[in-house]
Parts: sequence; C-alpha cells; structure tokens
Amino acid sequence: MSKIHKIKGFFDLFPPESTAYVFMEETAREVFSRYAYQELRIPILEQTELFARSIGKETDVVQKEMYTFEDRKGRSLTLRPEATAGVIRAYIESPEAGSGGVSRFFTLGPMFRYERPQKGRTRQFHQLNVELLGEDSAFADGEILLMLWSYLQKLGLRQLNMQLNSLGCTACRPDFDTKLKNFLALSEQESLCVDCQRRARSNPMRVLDCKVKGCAAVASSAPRILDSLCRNCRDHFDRVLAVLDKTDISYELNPYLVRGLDYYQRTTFEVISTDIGAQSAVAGGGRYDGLVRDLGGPDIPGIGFACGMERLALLLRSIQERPLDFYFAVLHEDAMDTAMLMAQRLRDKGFQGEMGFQVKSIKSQLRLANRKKVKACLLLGKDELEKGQIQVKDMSTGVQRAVSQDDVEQALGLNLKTKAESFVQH
RNA sequence: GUGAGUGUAGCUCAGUUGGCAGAGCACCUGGUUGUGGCCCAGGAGGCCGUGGGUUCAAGUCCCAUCACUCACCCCA
Repeated sequence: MSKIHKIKGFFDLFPPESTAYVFMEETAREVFSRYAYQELRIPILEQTELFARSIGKETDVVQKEMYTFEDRKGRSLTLRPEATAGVIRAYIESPEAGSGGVSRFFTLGPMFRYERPQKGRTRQFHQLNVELLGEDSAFADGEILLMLWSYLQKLGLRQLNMQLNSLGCTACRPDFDTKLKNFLALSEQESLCVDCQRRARSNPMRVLDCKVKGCAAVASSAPRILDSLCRNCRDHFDRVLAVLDKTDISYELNPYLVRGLDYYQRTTFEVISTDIGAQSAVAGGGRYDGLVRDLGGPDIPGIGFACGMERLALLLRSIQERPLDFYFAVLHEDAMDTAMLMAQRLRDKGFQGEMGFQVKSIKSQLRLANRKKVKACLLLGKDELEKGQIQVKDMSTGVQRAVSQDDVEQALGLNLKTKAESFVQH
C-alpha cells in the first residue's frame, strides 16, 4: 500500500518539540490570568464574510491566503486565518456585549493560511491571542503591552525588540493618506517597484514598509504618520509611551510599521527577534476601535495582540525532560501478571513508569532502562516471584537491593517529584 | 504566485573522469550462570524520491515529475 503523507505546510508535533507548546500554553494561562484575562474557546471555522469584513477585502490575507470552501449546502466557509475576528463575533453574540463593561479574553489554537511554507511559516500555525474590549484609555494599551512583554520574559526570551507606531484614527488617517499619495505622485515613478506603483494609489502606507531599495529611499523622505496625528491620537500615543518609559521594556518607534490587517488604527506594535530567519515577528497587534461596530456590534473600542507559537518555539530549547520513576523489567513469563498489578499500584500512587511487555534478557532490558534514563529499574524474575520479592535498582548509583513486593513504594523513594520541564533561550 | 537549493541506511552525510552501495551515530547479538553505561568483536538494515532517456554499463549525464528546504511577496 502506498503511504498517505501529510499535506504541505502542515506538521506533526512529536516530543520533545510538543513539550515546548505545552510550556508556552501553560505559561500563557498563568501570566494572562494574573491580569484577569479569561480563556475563550471559539470555532476554527467561520463564515467567510466575517474575515472579509474585518480583515479587509483588499488585504493579501483575504485575497489569496484563505482556506475557503463551500459546505454541503453551498455556504462559503473559511478556516480562520487569525483569531480576532472570531473573538469579536463571539463577543457580539454573547450577553457580555451589552453589559457596557470592560472584557478581557485570551484564546489559543490553530490558524490557517495558504502560503508557501518557509522557516517560521506554516499553513497551519498556532497563535496565542489576547483581546481587551470596551476601553480606549492609553492605560489599556499599557496593560496589553506590559502583559505581552511579561509573558515573553516568563518564557525566558531576552533578545527581543518591540517596535511601536500609531496609524492614526478616522479623523487624521485620511488626511495623511492624501498627503502621502500626493508625495508619492510627485516622486519619480521609476524609483518605485511595480507593486509600490500600484500601492501608491490604493494603500500608500504600504509603500513605506517596502524593502526594495528604491522604495525605501523614497520612503525615507516621505511624510510620517507620527507627524500627522490629530490631537487625540497624539495625546493617546504620548501617554502610552510615557507608561512604557517607566518600565524596562526596550522599544523603538517605527514610523514604517504597517500592519497587514485593515482593522488596525492608532497604537500598533510588533515584537521582533533577530535570529529566527526572515519571518522575524514573534508577536504583533494593535488597537481596533471601529471593528466591533463594523461587525454589527456596539461601537466600542478594542486592542489586542497575537503571538506566533511556531516562531516562539524556534527560540525555545528543551533542556530537561522529567525522567520516568521506573522501568519495569519482567524476566519470566509467570511474573507478567504480578508485574502488571504492581505497576498499576505504583501508578495509582503517582509514580510514572514504563512497563516492558516482552520477556527478554536482563541485559537488554537494563540497556533499555538505561537508554530511557529512568530513575530506577524494577526487576521481577522467577526467584523474586517465589520469594515474594522484587529487585529495585537505582540506575544512577547502580545500587540494587531486593525488597518485599509490599515495600516497592518506599524503595522507590521519596525523591521523585521533581520540577516539570524547563526551557531556556538557546 | 515568483526564485534558488536539496532528495543515497532509522539520523547526519560521503560517493572521483559513468565501472560491485559507503562512513559516523543509532540499533541487534556476543565478550561463561540473572545485571545498564565505557571498551572490543560480530550482525542486521538501501527500488540511491519517482518515471522516462543516453550508454556495453547510470547514485553519477539529460528530460519530466513529486517531495522537502530557504528566500521573495505577505505575515504571527
């Protein structure tokens, strides 16, 4: 029979890599809950319209990267390419939307985008998502940024840089876009790449983010959004920066930071790592004050971020997996029943261990136990069975002693519960 | 969607101007009774990604195809 292989851009996560994901998720729950954020679980499949309306019909994500298909009744559905739209949709449908208060959520899980895979980019990827709804204070921005930074610190990541920008609001952004369009129209068209000649009219801020040399040169002398903010946006942004200045977060302003989803306005940010390849953004987010209204809900502000787990995983390395407490080596067929029951008794007491199902030579079983790096090896053969005993061998010291089968728990010792896996930046 | 690179043992990779398919690590079995790690000896394991072509002869040259990787675009 021919093998069925996984589809492009999808992947299986085996240990020890899978433990890095458990670590990221557990740390997220721990950190986010300190800020009173609660976990939200939502579908990964939504009506296509939800993403088209929120992310923006003209964005690359919606135009060419979505997994979209029809269900059996011909409705257009899409595997979520990001989480915020779904969170807002769920929020609007919940009683919470009418409460008028502040809501704090986090959610995590798989996202899907149909792109060419490369380092740090897969077609199914995983994000940790945080949303703060119903508050437009600059301190809300501050809370989000501090929490994100705190989470990354808790993961043990240090070589990270946070970039900040403000995209303005509906009051000042249109004026800036006009100003920028005029500027680009006056600059030499030949110095812009073909993409940017198009962007210069449709989405001028994207030109500022282009890496092509000619475009970057034009961008360097272009007007900056940060110089064109209205009074409200300027004050808001200054307050956010004032909060950050009192912390140890190392940030820098990046007037060229343009996010790929249309719903962002005012404060936007990205966290960059320099050593995970070309796809360097490990987290990104911003304020989306008009989004809830645009999706049919009340006109309330919001801010949030997403963290890419595959990219974080590139920065994490497992240094120690918790060793098993025992390996159970059975040396005679007749001992198998007794061994099974003893192992069960140990597991009920909280010991972790693996049982060998095949009767093999003592030598090969000890070799196996050694390779598995267990703390102790339990040996049960004909002699022990007859005497009601069992051999307990400490694999680090080599010391072995025979004990009554009733005393295995004590023999395995009290030094068993060690810390869970820990991770360090490599 | 565009470009480049790589496909040989479980893993990492050698393989010369075309001439018998290789190494290291891992694995298995021994080194005297039922005792791991270190060492020594032996062993197993490959449709050389797949399909065509050139040739007396192809892992090697040519064409096609598939897969993977990295980069562009874009993004977490």
